[in-house]
Amino acid sequence: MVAMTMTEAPLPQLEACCSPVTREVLDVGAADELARTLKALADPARLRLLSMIGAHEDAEACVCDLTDPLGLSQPTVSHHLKVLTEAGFLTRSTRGRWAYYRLVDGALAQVGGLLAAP
Amino acid sequence: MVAMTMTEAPLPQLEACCSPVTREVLDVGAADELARTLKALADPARLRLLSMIGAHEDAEACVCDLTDPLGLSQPTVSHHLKVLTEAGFLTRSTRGRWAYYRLVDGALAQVGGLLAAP
DNA sequence: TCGACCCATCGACGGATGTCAATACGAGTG
DNA sequence: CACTCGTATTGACATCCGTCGATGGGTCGA
Repeated sequence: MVAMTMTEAPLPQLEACCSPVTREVLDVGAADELARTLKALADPARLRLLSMIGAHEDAEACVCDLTDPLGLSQPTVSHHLKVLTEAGFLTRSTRGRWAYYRLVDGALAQVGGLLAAP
Repeated sequence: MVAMTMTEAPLPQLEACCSPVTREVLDVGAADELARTLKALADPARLRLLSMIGAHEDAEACVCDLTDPLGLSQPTVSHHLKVLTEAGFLTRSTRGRWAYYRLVDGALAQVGGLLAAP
């Protein structure tokens, strides 16, 4: 880990494919990684989860805050949060009986930057 | 709609959700539209197709140019091109026996901008 | 007109995915 | 220690999705 504290890529899997989609032909590996990341975003429930967490107090929320507004069962919400966490968009931390999820700074922006090529 | 000829949104379905994901909570309709658009991108074959078309001569390519480099059957390539076209990322035009696909200017950038919120 | 070529559609198949009820797990609380 | 509470995991189910072979529909050249 380097001493670059500020602007490190939050999604290290995508480091290999830092050239935007339309700059040069994506090789199979880069396309697969980017597709895997986009698949994590390509679900309305998960998009709303990211949005709700970002709009929450301190950009942090526990599962119980999200289940009712989302209108899905608690296991389903836990499943979606796990997918987003494994994709690098959320971090999970437990305090007491609660599990708090927080947005990873810059993760969404990194993916957006890969699509919005100059 | 104003007389802004240059920078019109290429994906009109996403106009309703022009506020980035993390600005305020996405309503169900906006989340569904954005998820549908992202689903079209969340496939390695389709990402490579976009990349290959963008890197091609005149940013335009026919199916026969894409089938072999992609390593998929012709019907599968046609299917992916249709998905991308219906999502607003490609346009299709036929000349003679060939069907030419072209990138829609700014479509990828618009989606990227929705994710990379300021 | 006939055949060759390019492409789209159809039908089918296997695998991935979103969802829930039931259950298990761990941390506070009495 | 039981008991409750918040969460994760499991198992099952229906549905969607990517892929291919076969087929159909235009278009050009011989």
